[in-house]
Amino acid sequence: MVKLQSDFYLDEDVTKIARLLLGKNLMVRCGNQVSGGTIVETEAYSGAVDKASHAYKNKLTERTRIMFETGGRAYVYLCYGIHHLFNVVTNKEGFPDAVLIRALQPLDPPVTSNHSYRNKTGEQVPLTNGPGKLSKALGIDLKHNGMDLRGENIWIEDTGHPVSKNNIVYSKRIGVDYAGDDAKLDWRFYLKDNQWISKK
DNA sequence: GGAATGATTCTCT
DNA sequence: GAGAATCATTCCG
Repeated sequence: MVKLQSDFYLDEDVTKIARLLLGKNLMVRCGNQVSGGTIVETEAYSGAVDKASHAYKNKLTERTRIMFETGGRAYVYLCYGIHHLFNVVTNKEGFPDAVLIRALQPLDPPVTSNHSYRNKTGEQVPLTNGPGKLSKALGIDLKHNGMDLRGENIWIEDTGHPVSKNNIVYSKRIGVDYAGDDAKLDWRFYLKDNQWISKK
């Protein structure tokens, strides 16, 4: 496995990176334990032109500052006072783009037992099929905000198995209906027929 | 300092 | 399908 290098994150087309992240592995170290999964669902947010983005119109605040930095870092924030949402910062310094990771597929064999479990009927129940849930499963919280994705605590690695274009589904983003016309953009990407995506 | 709010999820109907 | 939980961040005064 090879960690993704900085060139990957610097592309100016955030939707392209959102598509390329599908099939890659997101890994998090918690103490001596490493957990993670394969990315199967993402959403793109482009600050300068996207009403749904926290950095819309290049709005620079204490929180969004991390999005303006050079691609390749983690942007984590608390939503609804309950859920931590994990994003990958992309593009060059000064361009506030990010990709929200919405769902992971547990590794096989699983590296930890936190990502899914089998209920009494033997059915596999995922704990990583949603942006809030996967952060909880991996132990991601505000302390990861701003971390370099090539470090030892959190990183993304190439599995060597690129996803073919035919297996990527495009759709409207979720939970951003307030963003007017930008809510209609097909900036959500997920793997076709994958059972681990968040919904719909 | 204080009020408003959301890139969600769970529970109950 | 509707409503609650719950708090860091933002905006206003």
